[in-house]
Amino acid sequence: MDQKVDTRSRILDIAEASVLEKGFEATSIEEIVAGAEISRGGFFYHFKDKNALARAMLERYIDAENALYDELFARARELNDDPLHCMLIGLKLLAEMLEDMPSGHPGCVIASTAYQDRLFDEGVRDLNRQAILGWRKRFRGMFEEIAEVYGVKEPVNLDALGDMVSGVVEGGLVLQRALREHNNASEQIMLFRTYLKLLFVPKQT
Amino acid sequence: MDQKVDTRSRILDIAEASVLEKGFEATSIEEIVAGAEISRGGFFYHFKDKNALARAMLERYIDAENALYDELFARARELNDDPLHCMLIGLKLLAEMLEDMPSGHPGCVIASTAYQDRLFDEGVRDLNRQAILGWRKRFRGMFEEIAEVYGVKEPVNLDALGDMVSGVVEGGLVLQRALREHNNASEQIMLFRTYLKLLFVPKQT
DNA sequence: TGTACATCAGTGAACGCGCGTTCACTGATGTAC
DNA sequence: TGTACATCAGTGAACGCGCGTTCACTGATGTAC
Repeated sequence: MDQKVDTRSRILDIAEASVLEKGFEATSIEEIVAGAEISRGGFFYHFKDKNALARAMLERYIDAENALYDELFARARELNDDPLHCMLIGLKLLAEMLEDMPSGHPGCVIASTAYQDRLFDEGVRDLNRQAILGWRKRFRGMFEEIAEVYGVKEPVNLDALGDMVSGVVEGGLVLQRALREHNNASEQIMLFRTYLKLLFVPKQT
Repeated sequence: MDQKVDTRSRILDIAEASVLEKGFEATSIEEIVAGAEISRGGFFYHFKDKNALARAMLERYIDAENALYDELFARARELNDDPLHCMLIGLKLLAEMLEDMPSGHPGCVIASTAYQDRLFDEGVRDLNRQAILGWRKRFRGMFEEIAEVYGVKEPVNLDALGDMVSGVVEGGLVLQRALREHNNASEQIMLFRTYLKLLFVPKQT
């Protein structure tokens, strides 16, 4: 049982790293089993085919990302009860986490999948969609809380603003990969944070 | 001569569309030549190997994107001489252009390449890097002009702000692809525009 | 405590298919004299 | 105006290699009686 979990997540680790560097099609089962030190047959014991690998990889990534956001913003809420400050602290924690990764964040499995989606079945594509919709809902909810306490200096669509959190992260990771730099994503998050500080102003009652 | 140019760009058109949907590795020469109605040998008359196709595709994409930005912001400058308003108009034109694409912008070749960069040689990767650095320089220059005339409400790094234009576009396109919606990129650009309106304020002398 | 059987987590050889690439050839157009 | 040769823009058959997948088998561990 312990070995099973171990092998399975070793496969997923290796696959994820390779997919982010070369794409899904170019990630061969041969190289995965070589890295995980199992035989070809061993791979197919854990995943019925390559598409099942893609789905498992995405599911794991989305779960991890959601758990991270949960944790980050729960800590932020502990530090400050005001919804705007909670948001700002959470974003700062996210930026710091990205910056502290020794060789930079390797990129987002969702973006990679989105740019190769014809390779996958409808289920995988929907997983991707639901993940982004989930983040929209999460951040939209937080912005609604903020808007109850603060005024808005310019009218904005809160769904779009919620998407902007994901968009800024995704965009930052693309820049980071293309530029071969390490801190673009955290820098972009910090700029977005400044945006929020300018956008939301104390309500005058 | 005319036929040559025609076949070559037909190949590039088909390759680009396929790369954005499936990635570079999954784009086969077989399907390209079927689409372009030539034989396998005909492909290799135009490109010495598949890497040469990748490079030509990227070069063409970057040139087109630069030409588009040139044109958009030249028109914006015609409409308003003030550097901030020129920026705001240019971004609006960009957002409108993205929105007017009948089936949505298909995505960015640079992002796709960035997420598969181990497939390419150093030259291709550098092309990608230089393109983004070029946009950083372009937009940073525009923001410097703005900062000469306007004050800045919160301190920001102008390089990072320049990158944010590319980042917001890239991020918006990832959202758009993952969500299978059409207007996320233009929406994100409009939000960024609001950011700039809040950030730059008339200087009090 | 011993025996029989089932399940788990693989091994490793074999398969056929599709891929990128090469190459000898071709017919149309362009150029030199 | 006619002839010889060169270049352009391909054709289409052939190549070998690596890919995803299947399958018969195996040895270790778990469960029932």
